[in-house]
Amino acid sequence: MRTLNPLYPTCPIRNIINRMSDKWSLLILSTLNQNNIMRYKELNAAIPDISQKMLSSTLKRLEEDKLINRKMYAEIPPRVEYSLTKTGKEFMPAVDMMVNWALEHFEEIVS
Amino acid sequence: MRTLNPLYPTCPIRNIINRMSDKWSLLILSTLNQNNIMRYKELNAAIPDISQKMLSSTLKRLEEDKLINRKMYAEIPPRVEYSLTKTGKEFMPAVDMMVNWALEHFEEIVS
DNA sequence: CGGAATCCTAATGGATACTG
DNA sequence: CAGTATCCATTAGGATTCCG
Repeated sequence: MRTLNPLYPTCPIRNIINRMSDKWSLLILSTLNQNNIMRYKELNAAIPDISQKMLSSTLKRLEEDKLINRKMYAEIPPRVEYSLTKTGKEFMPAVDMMVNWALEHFEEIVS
Repeated sequence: MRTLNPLYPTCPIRNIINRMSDKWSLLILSTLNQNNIMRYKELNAAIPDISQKMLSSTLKRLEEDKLINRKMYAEIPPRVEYSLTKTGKEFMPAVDMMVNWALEHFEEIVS
């Protein structure tokens, strides 16, 4: 069964939520949104506590999901640039809304 | 260090994102948002594939985070009603935005 | 430089049985 | 009815090493 009711496991909404519910995806998307184009190393510097493994695998998944572009230049040493796709950019207002809500209510929630 | 820069681990935004990045929180909040007040059993029926353990523990955490109210009646058999707090309700527009984006882009992403 | 491969640990979450 | 408690399997993710 495929339904639009998020209460059922096969729902697209749940599918999407599952993809975003990891430790790094939202953070990487936000970082790219602030900087437009970033190299692998710049992303790693901007998110200092992510491991290389998680940065690589999360970027790969976001690329497969068409939220980010990966552009590789045939140079030595290699250069790779990441940026948001159109779809990725369209997702950011929702992320920003979550972030703003988090800023407003943080004290209340953690206290 | 506590900063508002989400790129650092101590940031409130990351703290909040981590709390929402589990399997069931957003789904439970959405369900409560659609129904206003629900008993434990109704929630379980509405989300058929959640285990009792996860329903209980997620509800508990959401209550601790002041996103939902838990009202218990001293009856036998017991009755417990859950609903969104004011803070919880204010979070829902952001969730709805994510959901709408997911509906628009689902085919593109999973294909 | 931008990864991939491997190994390992910690955390998540499911199944089942039990309880006030 | 509304949960706990326990045990277990799976997965997420970190550290390290190596590669084109």
